[in-house]
Amino acid sequence: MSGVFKALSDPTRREILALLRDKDMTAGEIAEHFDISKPAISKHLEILKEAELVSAEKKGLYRIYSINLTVLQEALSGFMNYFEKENDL
Amino acid sequence: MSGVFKALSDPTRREILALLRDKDMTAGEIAEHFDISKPAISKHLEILKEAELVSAEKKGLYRIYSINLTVLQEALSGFMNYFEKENDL
DNA sequence: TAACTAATTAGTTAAATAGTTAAATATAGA
DNA sequence: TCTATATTTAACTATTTAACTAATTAGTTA
Repeated sequence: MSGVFKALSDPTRREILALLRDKDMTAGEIAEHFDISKPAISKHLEILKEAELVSAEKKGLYRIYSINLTVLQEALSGFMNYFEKENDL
Repeated sequence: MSGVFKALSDPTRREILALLRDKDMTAGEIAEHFDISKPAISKHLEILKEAELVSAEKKGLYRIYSINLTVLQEALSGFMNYFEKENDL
């Protein structure tokens, strides 16, 4: 949970998730969308992976990244539910 | 939006929000729930205020903090909606 | 006004973060 | 096997963050 919010706190990482929403992409394809170095993107991807917001599949020379929509949605909706007015009052 | 996720990325700040979910509190009351200094709490409150997740009302010697549930819910549900499978596909 | 209290601001420090370049790893293909 | 390519890891740097203590601000009350 903490990992999810930490991961989402960076705009580059949120943008990576937005890219992956549309289609799975290799690390290189993702990096092309940004002005920062590939190693920097690689690190962002690792943080997203640790938060389980994305998964990576090795395919030959490439790593194909995909978003874990379920994890994202359940983490955020779980947190939000706690703040619904109806809860435990 | 960026401010909201930044604000939510710190566990102390999320816990402050959880406290304020139950009732409005003064800065001092909030601080009592934590093992860190009052100035540290004050700074966390400022960050939450900048993100508009809480508001403060001056009441005599005290500042009474309250959570802005609407801002929290709309920020998170707005973000989540973007990732709903049904969207723009 | 003086003394007291609640909270914030200022200044410092240590740790974490996000970026860089260079080197290492792993796979593909000639 | 050699070379090229995709990606990650390592080492380093600059910036930001979260904490602390001390000082300040603002309001209350004797």
